[in-house]
Amino acid sequence: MSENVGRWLRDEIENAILSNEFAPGARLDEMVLASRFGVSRTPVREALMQLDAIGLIEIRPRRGAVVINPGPHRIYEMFEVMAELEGLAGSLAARRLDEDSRKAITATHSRCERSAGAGDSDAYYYDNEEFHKAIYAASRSDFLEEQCAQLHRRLRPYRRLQLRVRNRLSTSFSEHCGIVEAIFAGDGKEARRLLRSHVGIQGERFSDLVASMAAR
Amino acid sequence: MSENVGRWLRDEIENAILSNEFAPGARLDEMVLASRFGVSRTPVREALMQLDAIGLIEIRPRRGAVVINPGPHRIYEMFEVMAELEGLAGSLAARRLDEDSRKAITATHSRCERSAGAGDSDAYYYDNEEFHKAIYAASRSDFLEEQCAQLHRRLRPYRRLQLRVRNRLSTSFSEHCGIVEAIFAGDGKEARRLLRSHVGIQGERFSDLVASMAAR
DNA sequence: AATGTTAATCTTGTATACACGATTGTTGAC
DNA sequence: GTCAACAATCGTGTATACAAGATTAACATT
Repeated sequence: MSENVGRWLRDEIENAILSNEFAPGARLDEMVLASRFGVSRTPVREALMQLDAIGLIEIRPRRGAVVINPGPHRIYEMFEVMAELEGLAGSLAARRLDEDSRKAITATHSRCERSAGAGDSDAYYYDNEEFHKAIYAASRSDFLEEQCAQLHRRLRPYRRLQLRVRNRLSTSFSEHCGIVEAIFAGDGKEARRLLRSHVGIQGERFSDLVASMAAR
Repeated sequence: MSENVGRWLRDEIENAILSNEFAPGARLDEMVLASRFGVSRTPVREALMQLDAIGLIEIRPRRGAVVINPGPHRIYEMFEVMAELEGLAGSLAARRLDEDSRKAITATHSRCERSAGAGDSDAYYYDNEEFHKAIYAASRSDFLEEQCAQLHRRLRPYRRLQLRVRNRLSTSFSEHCGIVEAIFAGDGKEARRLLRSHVGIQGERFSDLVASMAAR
């Protein structure tokens, strides 16, 4: 448990939202949450305020908080921005790569290889996250790293859906290979280009997303 | 005044920070703020929580809130990300431009021309903001527009400093001309390239920034 | 039967009270 | 005179109480 209850609650509720326990559109009743976590309404309200500021929920004055329901189009927009930021991270990483970052990327990349080879989509989901985080860190831009991590977190549920699509695992991993190659070669332009197309949802991948969202 | 005191306070305190009334590093005492605005500590705390989530202040548990002091390097990183996002907005605007957006861009562009011609740096500061916002809107990506607006807001104080640099007004405006031309011509690549270099702080502009920061 | 109005209830918004950790100032020892 | 330990004070963290708007349900009217 974190230092103060408010932040702990923020993380707790955020995870519940991202893991779809609190589904989009669901109403978040302050008293229900308070009794569920065994605290008073005060820290619950503080947590909700923060989640509102992040953009995960919406607090309508005097009418309570609801989990935001993005809709396919907005999710597409979010991936579009994510692709851009990751592209920048990749291009900076290629330019600034040092020994530590190189090792970190290599390590997570091999873990992805293993889980992709085993066809273990849950393991790959986790390893993939670490791989991307390693690239953010390699950019050596703290602010960019934070922005990427935050958006990545917010897109987590949809990424998970995407991975369930047939053949996506091996496709994803082979794209990783190219990205690693470009970064290690110091080719910023190519790293940017590959990451942009790896992260973005172009063409059929958008309809895949819509389909998997509808499937729930 | 907004619907509830908490949000009103958030905006109020945010403005006070962005206008440098609460300088970086300043301590934000809950009781002082409460009595200043004539409310209790509760909505003050809620406002502070939100500002913390946005990244404008830092709340250290049990030790109060302070205004974040970014430092030149981090500001550079923020402009780097801003440049990337604006580049994306520009390239989308070029692809998707419609009549309304075209009009809006033209209108703000002429206002910039007037204030730049008059050498009125305060007026230009405001018109320039509207010009960039018009481009965000023209991107037709709500999420991108929000992200850009938020980061733009956060970088406001530094942008203002930059404009005070000698000749920056006319340089900035002539860059705008190129950007408008590229967007109206539907040349996304060029719009992206020009916006990136317009917004980013490359080379000597970084030392200008550092110098103007030190001057305060 | 449908709709508009009003009263009861429920939930959020704000204030206040209390608890506890952090900070600061004072006193005493070396 | 300097430093350490302890006490007092101050400010934050959480709970509870009270106020007020929103929702809902019942009732009357058309």
